[in-house]
Amino acid sequence: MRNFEPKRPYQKVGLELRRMLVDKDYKVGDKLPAERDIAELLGVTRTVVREALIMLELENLIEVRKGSGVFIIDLPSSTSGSQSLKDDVGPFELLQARQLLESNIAEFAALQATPKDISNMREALDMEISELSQKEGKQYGDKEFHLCVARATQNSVLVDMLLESWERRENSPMWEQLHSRIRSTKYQELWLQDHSDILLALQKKDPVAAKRAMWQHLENVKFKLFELSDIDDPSFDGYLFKSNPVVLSENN
Amino acid sequence: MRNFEPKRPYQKVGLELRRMLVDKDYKVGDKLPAERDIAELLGVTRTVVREALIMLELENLIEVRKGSGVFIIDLPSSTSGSQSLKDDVGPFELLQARQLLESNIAEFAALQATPKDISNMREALDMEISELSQKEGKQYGDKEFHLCVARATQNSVLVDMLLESWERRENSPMWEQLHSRIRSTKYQELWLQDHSDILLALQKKDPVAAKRAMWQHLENVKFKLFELSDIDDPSFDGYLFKSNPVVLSENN
DNA sequence: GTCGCCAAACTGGTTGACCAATTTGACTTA
DNA sequence: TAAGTCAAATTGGTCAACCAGTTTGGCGAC
Repeated sequence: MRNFEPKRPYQKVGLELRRMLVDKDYKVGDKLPAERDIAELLGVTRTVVREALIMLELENLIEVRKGSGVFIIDLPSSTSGSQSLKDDVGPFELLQARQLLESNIAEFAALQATPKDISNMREALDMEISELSQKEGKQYGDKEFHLCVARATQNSVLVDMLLESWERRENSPMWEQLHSRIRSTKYQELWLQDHSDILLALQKKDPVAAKRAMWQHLENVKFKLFELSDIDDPSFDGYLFKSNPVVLSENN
Repeated sequence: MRNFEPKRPYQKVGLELRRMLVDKDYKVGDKLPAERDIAELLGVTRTVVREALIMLELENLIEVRKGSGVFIIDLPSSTSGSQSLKDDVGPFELLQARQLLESNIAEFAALQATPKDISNMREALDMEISELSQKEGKQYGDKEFHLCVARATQNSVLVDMLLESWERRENSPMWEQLHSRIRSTKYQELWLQDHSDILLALQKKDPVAAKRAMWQHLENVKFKLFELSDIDDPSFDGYLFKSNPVVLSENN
């Protein structure tokens, strides 16, 4: 499920413990070694083990009973709830879907947005601006802005659909590889302008302009990504690029 | 999300913190108070706060940076990534989202559909027809038809989005309650006609007609469901019904 | 021999002091 | 005035000792 790089120590230990559950042939109902013993076994302190156990507990793998011990209530492989990673999909296929969904979300949002929604978007934009200067660290403003637009439809299903597409993007090695070349501030500024246009249209409650602005924004993203692509790569899916701009741009 | 009884202390604190994120009007990017301050504020020890923060971190709500502080990267209301089962949502909110998504899928599909896609749709339609006679048993034709349309876009992300919305429908008690009154053959025939119209438009590769037909189909579903609704039920979400038909029907 | 009791051992939970990374701000210097 | 420096303050991370339930096992009463 989470493909994160284990950054904090408890995450590394948690992953190791999860692996241990299957490797060591544990069964449901078995008792794990005491926290102190696990700590000694893995050569870490007990605190870290406790935190890692919380991680497993939140995945419903174990149950912790004070005074008794830690018991297994489920096994990692069988728990389908946690492991739901979709297959990787080409960046352009993903962008195509987003273009279809988000441009219409923007159109709808133009009619539904409350003043509070608008101010939320403005805050997201401000976050993007402040992120322009700090070249290091993750960028949250972009995602937040798109989410704000979706939330402005007042429809939680649409928000979830957008979230799901974003999750795919964050879990996509292909996308990461492609987007790593685009960290340049220049593009971020371009997209900031796009976002600003979208916000303006939403503010004016102009659905046609909002739809077009969102469409154009994702069109620009596609184009920049396309420019940076290695077309000779056999796994490149840019052929999808040609097929889609026609149908939805008729409101232009 | 998890409806567990908070048993261990960190779970109580975690829930309290999550509630605090929305109540105190925190925004994405904001910094939470220091662990020590939260501990004093809630009258618990710092250890418990740290464990509760791990809980929020595993929900992708916060990011913990050593030496800097704890930062919000997402808000509780929207984070649906981790838990598998979504909250129930009103039938009309769901239909609204489907209307936005599927009408545009139909439009796009009109340009992308292959002959094989068209014949798949025809088979789904045949399945619906044969299901008309057998009043018992589950109906698969309806879902299959909508899926065929989505597949005709040749975009797997769009198919997955549709699948997700369908999954919500199948897991929704509210929808089940409402739809149970509609099993009558009469409505199934009406929708069969709708589907037939959609197929015709796709066959003619007429995106505008396809979009309108799909829109109208879901409009009809909404209307029938609305007719059968108990408007006096306080949990009824039909108010959403009024707000949406305007924006996307301009292609009519 | 069986049952009941209770203390010791074992388990997770808590605490406060300390460590390490980061930020802050006053001071120096050009 | 501006930029650089560095020490102190702030923040999350670690640790070992201690607290509080639970289990275990031996001892004695019957």
